[in-house]
Amino acid sequence: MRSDLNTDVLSQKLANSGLRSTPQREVVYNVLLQKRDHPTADEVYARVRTEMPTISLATVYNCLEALVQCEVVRAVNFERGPTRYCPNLKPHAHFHDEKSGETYDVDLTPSLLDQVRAVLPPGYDASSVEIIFRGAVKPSAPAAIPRTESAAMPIRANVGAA
Amino acid sequence: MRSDLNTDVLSQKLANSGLRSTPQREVVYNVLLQKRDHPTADEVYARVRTEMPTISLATVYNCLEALVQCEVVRAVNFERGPTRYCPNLKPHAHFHDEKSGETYDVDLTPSLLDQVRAVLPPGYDASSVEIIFRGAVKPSAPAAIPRTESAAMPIRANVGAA
DNA sequence: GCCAACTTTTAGAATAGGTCTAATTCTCAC
DNA sequence: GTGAGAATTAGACCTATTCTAAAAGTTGGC
Repeated sequence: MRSDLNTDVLSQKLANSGLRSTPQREVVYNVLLQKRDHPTADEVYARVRTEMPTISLATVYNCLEALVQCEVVRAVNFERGPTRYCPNLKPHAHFHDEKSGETYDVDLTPSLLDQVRAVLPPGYDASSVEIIFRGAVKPSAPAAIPRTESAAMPIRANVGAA
Repeated sequence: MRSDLNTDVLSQKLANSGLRSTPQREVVYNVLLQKRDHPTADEVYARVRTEMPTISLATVYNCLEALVQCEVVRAVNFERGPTRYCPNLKPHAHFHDEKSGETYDVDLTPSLLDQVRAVLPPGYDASSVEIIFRGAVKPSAPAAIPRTESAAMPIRANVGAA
């Protein structure tokens, strides 16, 4: 667990956006890194309280917004329902399993993103591309996409894409 | 205006899903066809009331759900906020202009959809692919994508994709 | 080290966008 | 025309936020 390293990178990223690093923001971020299952704000709140029982729900919303603003976390909205949060900054799509309701990340190559962007007519300039699959995962080979990574990953710079 | 033709196709589609055609459902559907700007349920409600002042908001929600269920309309959720409705059944992506807040349809070819699907690992079977662009439209050439079509279009069968 | 200005956290009230309920109305098959 | 099921309606209710105002923490200038 090198959460202090992540904490340093986090405070740097926050500072870049004119925001301060606070214990609450660090705990919220670490909770997102520890179980990368696209939790809702309520779920984050529940997990954070095991470490910091006095935090308020409003603060969890504030922290999540700060993390989105400084671009270490992405907010995702599949269908109607609560917003979900994702600390994976690599270009990736989301696969939504309609049976289990779970969501998996699917890595995307820059070349695919270029191909997708190529469908835009001239004059349309996309700063981001979001791709959502919906469907079913066959009982075989579901291990191809790990959805829980307890090891913290280095924060990457390639934020804007995907 | 050949809305009676659309009405026939609509009642057929509804029947296929075990639903009845009703005046309310027809008016809601025609409102979606008349201004294809991805309105919210509230906006649909406001438009429908000019033609049918006694309709209730709950009925508008019911009708929209029926139309989604029988696959003549798609429900779309960009970010958090109200669900928007889209009667365009051709495979298409959405381009969300971050300045104006408006959303434009972008046609997709089957081959691009195949390329996108190809990023999925074996065992992941997507029944639908949704693509959302966010960005800006340059003041030049915005006419490439019409966003309002008053002429009713024939309903197509290619529902599942995109 | 101390203070004014600013940022952040917090609890609780308020809001937006739906969803549910129960009563009425409608429609179709007989 | 009658009974069963489907659809509509008004209004209550619910969920996921967002807002508000007060308290607590942090920071640069002295």
